[in-house]
Parts: sequence; structure tokens; C-alpha cells
Amino acid sequence: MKTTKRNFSAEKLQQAAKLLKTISHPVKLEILEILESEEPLDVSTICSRVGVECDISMMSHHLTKMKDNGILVSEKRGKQVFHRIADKQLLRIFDCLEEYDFS
Amino acid sequence: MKTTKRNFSAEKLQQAAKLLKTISHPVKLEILEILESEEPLDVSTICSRVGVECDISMMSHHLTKMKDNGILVSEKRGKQVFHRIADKQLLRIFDCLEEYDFS
DNA sequence: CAAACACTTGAACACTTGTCCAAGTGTTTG
DNA sequence: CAAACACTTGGACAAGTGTTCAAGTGTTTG
Repeated sequence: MKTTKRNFSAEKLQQAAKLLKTISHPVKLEILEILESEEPLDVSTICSRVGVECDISMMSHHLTKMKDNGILVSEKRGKQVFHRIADKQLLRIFDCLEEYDFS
Repeated sequence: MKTTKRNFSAEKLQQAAKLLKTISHPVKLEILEILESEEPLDVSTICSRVGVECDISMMSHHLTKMKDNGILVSEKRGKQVFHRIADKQLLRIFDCLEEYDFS
């Protein structure tokens, strides 16, 4: 007889769902990809590096949401605000995504 | 000088975002967790195993969405419809989530 | 062949998101 | 101290999502 390997509590499922929901957006994934390669970066630089059109206001909204959900942390230095990834463990999601076969 | 390790195309970012969005729900994550431990299962059985209250109509909606997005595949046998996970690689996301430190 | 079973579907609704735009805040430079 | 810079914030609106309910479909059993 097979047994359940995982045992996520209702609370952990909620948190996990919220985390995934927060990054379930092409631009947000790209922000993570950019910050993985270089960190910390300021808003304008991130904005200039994303592939798709994205104005600075929208980028700020994205970053704020990611901060509010504990995915990023930021630090103000002079006029600029520098962002980095709170927990690098999150990046392992990219490993799964890279190997996933999108039909 | 650091270089970018990943290089997701705009299309792949879209697909990845869509995939994550589809499973970004406590019940949908639990469905995957249940199917990981035993497969295939019919709708009523999945329904009876999820922790939270979830009627069969809602479960059907969840499963349909997951099927439409290629996460599950189903097969009808008599009156019942059996579901299984299309690509087990997806389950590695749980490894990331298990180790992630939810603040 | 009618009833029971195991779902599926569609309408309806509140709620949440994504996006845009205009205005505002805080910091620094000349 | 005014202008420039680097964001941040809030309102508005369309689009998408989660949930419920009622009705419908296909299969099997008596």
C-alpha cells in the first residue's frame, strides 16, 4: 500500500498557494530571473532589463507586491531603491520550470 | 562579471506563469499532493480526501481547469472519471515549497 | 426503460488582478 | 531653494477568478 509522502498542513497549502500566485506573472518571473544573475538592482535598471514593455510605475507596483509577500527585500540608498531576493531557495522553482515539458 | 544563468524566452515565461497560476490555489495543490500518493483517482474519491470542504461540482471545476492547462489527464471508465498527473516533473515544485521558509 | 449514480456545464455574482494615468513624496544636484 | 531625478501612491476601469446553485449529460443497474 502506498502512503502519502508529503503532508502539507492547510496553513502551509495556503501560504504556498499565495507565494505561487504572487510570482505567477511573466514580468514577475523575469524580475526574479534578472535578480538571480545580479543583485541588488534598482527599479530603473530592472525596468530597463525586462524584455517586455513595462513602465516604471508598473514595475513599482510589481516590486511592491513582491515585497509585501516577502519575496523581495529592498533598501533605499539615496534616490534609488535596491531590491534583492529574500530567500534564494525560491529560485529552485526555475529548475522545475526549466525541465517541465510544456505541451 | 556575472552572467545570466537562465534564459527563458518571453513565450516560456508566459507558459510558466500560466502553469503556476493554474496551481496557485490551496485545493489545487492538495489535489496534486493526493494524486502524487495514489493515482489515478476518480472525482468523488479526490473530493473526499481533500481537507477543506469542497463539493463535487467545485471539484469538477478545479479538475477541468487543471486538465485544460495540461496539468492533469483523465480517462473515463464506466460512470467514473479517473485523473492522473500529466508530467510528474511538476511535483518537484513541492520540494521547493517544502524547503521554503515562509516568514 | 426508469431510476440511480457520477460527474459536467453554464449562469450569476462578489471579489481580486492587471493596467493605465495623474499626482505625490523624498533625495540630491546646481 | 528650485529643478531634476527616482520612484511611490491612489483612483479608475476592464478583465479574470472563485464559488454557488441549478440543470444537464452519459453510464449502469434493477
